[in-house]
Amino acid sequence: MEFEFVPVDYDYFDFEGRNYVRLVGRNGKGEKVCVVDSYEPNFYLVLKEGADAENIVDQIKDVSVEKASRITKVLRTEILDKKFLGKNVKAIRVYIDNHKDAHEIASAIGDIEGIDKRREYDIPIITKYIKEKKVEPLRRYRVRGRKMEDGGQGLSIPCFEAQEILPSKNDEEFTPKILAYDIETSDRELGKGDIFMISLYGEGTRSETSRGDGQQVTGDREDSDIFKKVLTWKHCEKKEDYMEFYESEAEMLKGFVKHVNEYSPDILAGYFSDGFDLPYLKGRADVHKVKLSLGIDGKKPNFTRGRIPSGKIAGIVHVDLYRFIDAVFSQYLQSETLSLNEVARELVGEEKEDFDFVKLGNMSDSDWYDFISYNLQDSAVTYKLAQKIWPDVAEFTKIIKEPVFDVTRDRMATHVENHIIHNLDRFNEIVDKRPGFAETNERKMKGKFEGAFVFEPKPGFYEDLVMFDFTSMHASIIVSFNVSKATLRSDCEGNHQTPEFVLDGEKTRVCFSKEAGFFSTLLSEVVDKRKKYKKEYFANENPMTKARSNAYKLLANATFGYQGFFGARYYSRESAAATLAFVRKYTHDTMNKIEDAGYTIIYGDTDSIAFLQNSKSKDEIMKFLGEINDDLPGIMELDLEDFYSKGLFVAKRGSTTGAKKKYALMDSRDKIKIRGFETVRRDWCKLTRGLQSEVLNLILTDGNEKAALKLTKETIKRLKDRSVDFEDLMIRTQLKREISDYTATGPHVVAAKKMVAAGVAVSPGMLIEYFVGEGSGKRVGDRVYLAGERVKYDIDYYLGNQIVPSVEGIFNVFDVNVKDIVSGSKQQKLF
DNA sequence: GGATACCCTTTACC
DNA sequence: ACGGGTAAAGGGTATCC
Repeated sequence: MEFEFVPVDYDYFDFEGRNYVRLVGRNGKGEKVCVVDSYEPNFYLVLKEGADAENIVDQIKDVSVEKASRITKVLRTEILDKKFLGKNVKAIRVYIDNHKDAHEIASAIGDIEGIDKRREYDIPIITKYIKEKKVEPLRRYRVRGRKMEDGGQGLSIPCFEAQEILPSKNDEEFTPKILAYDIETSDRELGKGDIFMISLYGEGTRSETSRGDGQQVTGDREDSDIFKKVLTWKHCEKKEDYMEFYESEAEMLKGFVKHVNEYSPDILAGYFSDGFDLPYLKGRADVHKVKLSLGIDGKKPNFTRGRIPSGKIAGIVHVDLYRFIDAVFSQYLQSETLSLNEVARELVGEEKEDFDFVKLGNMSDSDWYDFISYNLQDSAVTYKLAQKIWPDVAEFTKIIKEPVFDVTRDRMATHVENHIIHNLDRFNEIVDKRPGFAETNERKMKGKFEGAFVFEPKPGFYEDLVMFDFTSMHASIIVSFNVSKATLRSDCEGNHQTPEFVLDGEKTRVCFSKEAGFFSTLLSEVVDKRKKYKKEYFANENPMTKARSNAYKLLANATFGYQGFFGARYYSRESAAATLAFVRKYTHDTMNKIEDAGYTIIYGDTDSIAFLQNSKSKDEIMKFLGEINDDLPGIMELDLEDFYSKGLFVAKRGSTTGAKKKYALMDSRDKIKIRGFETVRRDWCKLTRGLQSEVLNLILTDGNEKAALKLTKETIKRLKDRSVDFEDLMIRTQLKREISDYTATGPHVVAAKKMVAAGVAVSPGMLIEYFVGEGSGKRVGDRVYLAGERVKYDIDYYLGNQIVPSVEGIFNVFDVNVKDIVSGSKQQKLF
């Protein structure tokens, strides 16, 4: 039979020693089905020039490897004309029984005369399958297949053995069925507590979940269309329809499995769920000997090992939204932490009600009611967050062409690499290998190379500034000069030459071929698509167009870093260093042009230049920009960032030299942009940040320091009067490693130790909160106190180490000495 | 014994 | 293991005179 099919999840299994790929997705009717496809495992032997391919084939045709209960042999070979790192090569494609043994077969073949390299045995089987058979996630296909007995392998959904899978003409956007979940426990630490309750939240229990126009279905739903549950073995008097009460934790776990199975989502979404919810559920199920059979194969979740374990469920994509936000999204968020509450507030504008966990020790009946509704809210917010970022996940999945499960967990370097791998067939290019342990270490040992240039500003208060910046500067350089491992040339004749730069203490220049390689071609496509979709987004603003534009931007911006990343297949230290040499050259050249035209440069960082408008009109500035652009090579482009009516630049503390990466600007719409100041640093207390932010606002708005000075005096008075709230004095610093791993014990480490002593679970990644109180200790660390400790706050500390330093530099620009004001002496009037 | 140079650490900028 | 380099700054301690 033939049917429409959208692959969502990928898995593989062995049958009679051969590999099969199992795709789980939705058919045209919106039913969850499984498609089993065959796969022929293979890898390449790249031959040396002039090697006798036939002879090598003869030598390897009988190679086999025996493992456990399996024998893998060389089944057949193909002699092909391929490319490797851009060079034409003869290659032998070796087909074998089982991909798991590809590495060993490659090793068994060994260094036969004429073989230069062995490649592609180290690519995961699902990646190889998608790359070779072009059955890509979230795209629509027509599948011709035979229904398998018993769902193939005892699966709970219909299964089809694929005879043919072809792209469908239908390009309708796929809308997944999402179920969000969240648990509440008696102890954060796994193995210490039990699970009080499990909440579930989803929308659209209808079987057909996609709408013809490809838009998200949100809002105006009937409440009956919302699926919401809290399963618990605790009790409360007041009951709601969504509450389900169980006799025991074990029964509740069974209920959870039943609901998930019945709902049959494409995506099970949680927040921190790889590290908390799912392992906790599995742990408690093991204790109670309840089978957590969430998978379509009736099996319990499986945890893939890695830096962070990833919870995998057969046939359901378990998505930990935190992982995706952390890896891909966070750099564009304002949130200071990635807590569900804060991220949800920023992305979906939803504030969830807080529950006071201190109560847990002594819960009243109505407390339990509150706790249960709190738990439901967490799932509801998680669901809304999942809906919000689904367009981004989907776009990334379609661009990178890896399964949703991986796309939501991989970091940017892996995305860049997978994007390359899935597009190399177009260049007839064999994929290079991942560096081994020794090579990775060697790369890590190498020192840094010179980076970008930052202009030292002269402290002052300026009016009418212009800022130019290069659009995707690093990417545009890589594209314009073909900067990559495969296009690096020792001979500079007829090739692009870099400016001179220092690498490992030696002055050098490197060159890149003028003929574009796959790396720069792919990146130029990414940059082009970024431009195209950015336009499309501005013309038609919706989550899809925004996600598409954003995904290409992220990919373009991460590509430079990829070339300098030690784990990259296409690592090239020379390329990364050369890109930066070009960055410095074009920034300097452009600065010179701006100065030569009579302008005064105020500041610049990496790819931006700010200068005084000099009473020139905006039109004249734009014409000047056009002239600069006429001279820029390749796809390099200088853009107008904005015009600013005012700008404040300060000196470094205790110095008169201008501070880099610290400034405040006000644009033509009176919108203020603050960079680097304590205002935007989360490790300064609220009182300081609030005051400094107000001071900057008043100065930029009023054009003088008078009102700001008044506010500062008032704040100092409040502090001295002890009328400042402790909450405004809390200092928050992230604990980045285990307490025992610190060589220097700063205040936040002292605070973390205090927390441990008080029985609070402390782990790397946590934000440690403390305030500085009175005491005899000389070190700040001796006067660190946790919230709630009955100690007076240290006025001198907050004055001398927080308030004064944060505004001192700002007032210095106006020749006002804040220290004199604090000590009570008369303000020096220098004018 | 006080100033300060230096290292460790966190966070921000691009 | 899962882009890069540049920079400000505080706190703690070793070191200098």
